[in-house]
Amino acid sequence: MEFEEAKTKFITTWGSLGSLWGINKAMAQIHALLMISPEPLSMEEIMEELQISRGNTSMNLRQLMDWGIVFKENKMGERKEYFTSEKDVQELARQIAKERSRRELQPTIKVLKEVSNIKTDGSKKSEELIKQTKALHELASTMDTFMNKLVHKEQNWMTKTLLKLIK
Amino acid sequence: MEFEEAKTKFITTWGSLGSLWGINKAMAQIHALLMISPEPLSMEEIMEELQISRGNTSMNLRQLMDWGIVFKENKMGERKEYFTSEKDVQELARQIAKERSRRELQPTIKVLKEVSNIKTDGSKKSEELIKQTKALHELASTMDTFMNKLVHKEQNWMTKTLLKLIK
DNA sequence: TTAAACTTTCAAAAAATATTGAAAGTTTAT
DNA sequence: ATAAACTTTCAATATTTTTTGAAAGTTTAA
Repeated sequence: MEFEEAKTKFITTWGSLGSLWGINKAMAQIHALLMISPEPLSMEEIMEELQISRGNTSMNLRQLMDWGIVFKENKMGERKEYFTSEKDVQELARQIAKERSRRELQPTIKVLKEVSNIKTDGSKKSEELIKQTKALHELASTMDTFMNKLVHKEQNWMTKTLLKLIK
Repeated sequence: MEFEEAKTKFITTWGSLGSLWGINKAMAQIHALLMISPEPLSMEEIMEELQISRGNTSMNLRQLMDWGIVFKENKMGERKEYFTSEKDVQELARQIAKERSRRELQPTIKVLKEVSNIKTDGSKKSEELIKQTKALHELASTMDTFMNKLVHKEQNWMTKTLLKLIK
């Protein structure tokens, strides 16, 4: 496999992986492209490379910036805006963990807490609802705490810890 | 909040959470319903409760069984099939970790390995592609190993370990 | 202030995904 | 063998999500 094929394969794979965890294909592909680009890219270059429209590029770049994994960069003396991604994969993982906790886990935990706190009417059904949502609440909270620890630890903590665990 | 409201809220929330990580709404709602149902439910009952068609119910139940988190159950002397979910949340988490590893992580790892093994043509671009995909490969492998450990450990290991870690 | 160079927005179109429902399939009882 | 009771399949339809592209917006330079 030579460079162009490998590049395409990486971008394509990353793109479809993305759609599996809730970010769309274009967004994941833009991220993949920036991830392996040694230099910042302009909107024009991204559109060209991925064959997507200007509007699409603009909106998805914005979302990637909201996720905190892509940044604007200005080249001296140039009007055009350039974009780079977070290149450190540890930092990338940390940022994703942080955002997913905020967007998905925390709202779910809130609902589980509310639901599990209803008072039982004594029926088997309501007992089961309470029991199961309590258990899910506990599980989700544990995971959230874990992810938040990830976010705040120093460089490399994750790999070290995970490797230690699996021994 | 009383029982019916709580139940609806739980099913709805679980449904939209599901769609955020790649399983569809109906599938997640069926799972939620079974999760809090003290008794196994028939297809008829599921259709009725969630207001979805027979075909939809049938297909999604099958998928849930493929994920290993819903089971068929036969009541003595009854022709109809009944369904229950895995009720133990630890086991649920374990099963989901296992399936996600198999379906998403492992194929991605395979591609990352291939791509990161191309030989450089000396250009900055190909150096960067190799460097970044190697780093992602390492990260993804670490996570996969971690998830696989989860899957094979005894009851409760996850919570204990995570709690220990975050101290 | 004007205009060129660029980016963003958003309604419409396209594409992808989920859902329906009726026909086909299966199993069990008689 | 037949029919009743059930489940599965799948082409058609509906819904949701993504993408487009042109108009509106913004910034900079002269």
